Amino acid sequence: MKLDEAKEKFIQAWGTLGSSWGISRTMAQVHALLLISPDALSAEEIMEQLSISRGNANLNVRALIDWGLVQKELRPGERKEFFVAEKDIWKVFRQVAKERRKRELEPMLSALEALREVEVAKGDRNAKAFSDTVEGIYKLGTKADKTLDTMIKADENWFLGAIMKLMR
Amino acid sequence: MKLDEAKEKFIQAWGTLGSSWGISRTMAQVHALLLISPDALSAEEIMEQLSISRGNANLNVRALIDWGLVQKELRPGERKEFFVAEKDIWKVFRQVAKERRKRELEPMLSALEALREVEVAKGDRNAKAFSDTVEGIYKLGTKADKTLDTMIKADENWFLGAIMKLMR
DNA sequence: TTGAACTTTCAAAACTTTTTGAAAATTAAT
DNA sequence: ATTAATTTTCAAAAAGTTTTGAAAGTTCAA
Repeated sequence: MKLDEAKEKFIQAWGTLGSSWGISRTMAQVHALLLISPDALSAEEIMEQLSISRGNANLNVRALIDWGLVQKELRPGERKEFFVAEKDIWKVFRQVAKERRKRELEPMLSALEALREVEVAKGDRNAKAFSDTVEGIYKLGTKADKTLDTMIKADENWFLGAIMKLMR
Repeated sequence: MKLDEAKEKFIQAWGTLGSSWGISRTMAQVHALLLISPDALSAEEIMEQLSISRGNANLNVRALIDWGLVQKELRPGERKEFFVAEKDIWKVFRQVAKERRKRELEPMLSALEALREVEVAKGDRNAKAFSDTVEGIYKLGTKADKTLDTMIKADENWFLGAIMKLMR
């Protein structure tokens, strides 16, 4: 397979994966493009390679920066901004875990805390089922939260080791 | 807090979480409703409680069945079908992991396999960066695949134990 | 300052996904 | 076989999301 064809396919695949994980297709494609670029790219280059508009490129690059997956690179004497992605895929994974934990898991846990305090008239089947479900999710969520915390803080080798253990 | 208010909030929260994970809001809400119902519900009851149309209820219930999260329940002498969700949240989690692995991870790995075979002219920076990225993702993906496989097959206690270890 | 080189914004357009509801299909009892 | 209860389908409508591109804003070198 030729490199250009392979690049194209990789960008498509990453975009598809992104959209089934609640990330916009284009954002994932910009990420893919930066992941396989040895050098930082300018807005122009991103627009051109993905055939997207300036506004769109700008929006998605900023979202990636916001997720901590991409950084601006300024070159002395150049007005233009260049963008470069974190290439270490384990770091990328950890960073995504960190952000999702903050954005989704923690708010969910706060919401559940409140719901645990619902008044339960004894003998009410509905209230019992409700409490049990909320409690179960809360417990699982709390465990996931602690696990992620440990994982995010750990350095790569620790994490690799833990995964190895998990795999028996 | 009153039970009805709490139910409402739970359904909303589950719907929101679902949509940031690529699951449609309504599908997650139907799931939430069934999770907190001690008894199986009919299509009518789902429509009514969530204020959605018959077609919509049918579509989403079937999607949940397809994901292995909900089952039909037939009552002798009743024409109507009733639906009941798996309540054990650990089982739910494992089932979702299983399905996503099949639907997303495996296809991604197949795609990457093909991309690993790209011809690399030596000394080509671009080709090098491409291969390194694909290789890195492929390795991580393979590890995740094995880990999920172990986890899915394991029984609840094994998994709890492993998570505990992970948490130090 | 000025103005050229760029980045950011945002309202409107395009596209995608979800929802509706009525018609068609299915089912089971009579 | 007929009917009435129920589920399923699907085309059209509504809602939601993403993209565009031109205008506004910013920055910096001269």
